[in-house]
Amino acid sequence: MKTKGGTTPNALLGLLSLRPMSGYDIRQLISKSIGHFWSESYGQIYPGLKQLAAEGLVEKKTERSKGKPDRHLYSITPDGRERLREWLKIPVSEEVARNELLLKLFFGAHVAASVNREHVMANMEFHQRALKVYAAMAKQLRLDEANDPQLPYWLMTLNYGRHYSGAVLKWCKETLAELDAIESKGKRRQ
Amino acid sequence: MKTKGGTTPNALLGLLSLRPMSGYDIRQLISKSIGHFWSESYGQIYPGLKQLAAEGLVEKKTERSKGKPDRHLYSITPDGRERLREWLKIPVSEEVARNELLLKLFFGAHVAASVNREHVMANMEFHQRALKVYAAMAKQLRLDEANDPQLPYWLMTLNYGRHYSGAVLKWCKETLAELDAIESKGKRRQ
DNA sequence: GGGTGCATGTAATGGGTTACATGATTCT
DNA sequence: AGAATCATGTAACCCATTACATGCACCC
Repeated sequence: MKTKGGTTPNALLGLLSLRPMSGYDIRQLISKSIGHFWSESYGQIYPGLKQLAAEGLVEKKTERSKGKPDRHLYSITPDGRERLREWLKIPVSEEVARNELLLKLFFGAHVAASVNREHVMANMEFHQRALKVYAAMAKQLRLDEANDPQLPYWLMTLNYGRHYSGAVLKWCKETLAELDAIESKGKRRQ
Repeated sequence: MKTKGGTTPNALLGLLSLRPMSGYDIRQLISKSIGHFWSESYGQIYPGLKQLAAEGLVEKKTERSKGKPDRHLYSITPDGRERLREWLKIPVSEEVARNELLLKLFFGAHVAASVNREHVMANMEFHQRALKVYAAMAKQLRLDEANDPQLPYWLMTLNYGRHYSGAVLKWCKETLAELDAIESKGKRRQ
């Protein structure tokens, strides 16, 4: 039973299950919805849509408009919905985490503590911003999509971000304190 | 000012800064040290070492032994150490998170709540195991490497795992409760 | 005039895993 | 007898980003 990878086409099907869209629309929507845990570039999206159309999982309609380039609107077919449901049932494949911050920190003793502190601070700021974004998104969603049956699921992904960024923030603070301690120890010895 | 990627060779340099090793050794060590936030396959390691040797950042010595294949021992050179330090100073490049669990959950309304619960439970078990591993590793490290000046840095990376997995666990529990609520709501309507 | 947004797509390139190929030793 | 471990390496393949190519409209 091979899963054959191919998460991208399934992600595209998922997004098109919300409403018909062009490749361009999809890119825009990603950054406003699943952008904090998923991304797709045009180099994946356009060929992906073509492939899905060839398999009959989406339907393409061309909208002509003066001035602007043609819009290629894709909508999901019943077969596409079925394929999406099948994929949703497959167990999540465990992904290998790759965290460059931790990699650098693991070898951090080779450089001054201040260097490591910079890295950690940058991370801290990133997650502080993220927390604000999640809060704003959750508020907006609850207003705009109050009646959508999918709302609870969307909020779950935001809640994940909240927990995750919160935990990293806490770790950052602990780590900064630890780095300070290392630095003052180093100074005392000089 | 281009960073030109290439995290793999730097990771290799970092590991070789601990002690001289063969490609095989490196793979083994990774799973016992940085395995929970970094991974390299042989297909990366062997060509990577070759490349580093060509640049004079590591030195290769061949150890012959009967029966077993030759061991190619690599040790880091002073140039290699300098290169490593340089890399450690470069700001961490923000990585695009890709979380398949969240992607599936985002579209979770298309399938039964029980399907999503399965995914979340699998994740929960993963992080429960992870927490135990981190605790064991921290204990072991404190015993074995009590005098190593790098110990605090190694513990920081473990502490990250502790915070991270702890947060995800908490989220899993909340999410499972939410999914149960969704399911019983669905049943009530039937 | 120049930047930004709309809109599509391809090609080059990079990064990484998996499968393959080889072969002896040691453990079960 | 067969599996696992030791040990090295290459080739094929997949996945993904970036750069390139095109071109109009609108705003400053």
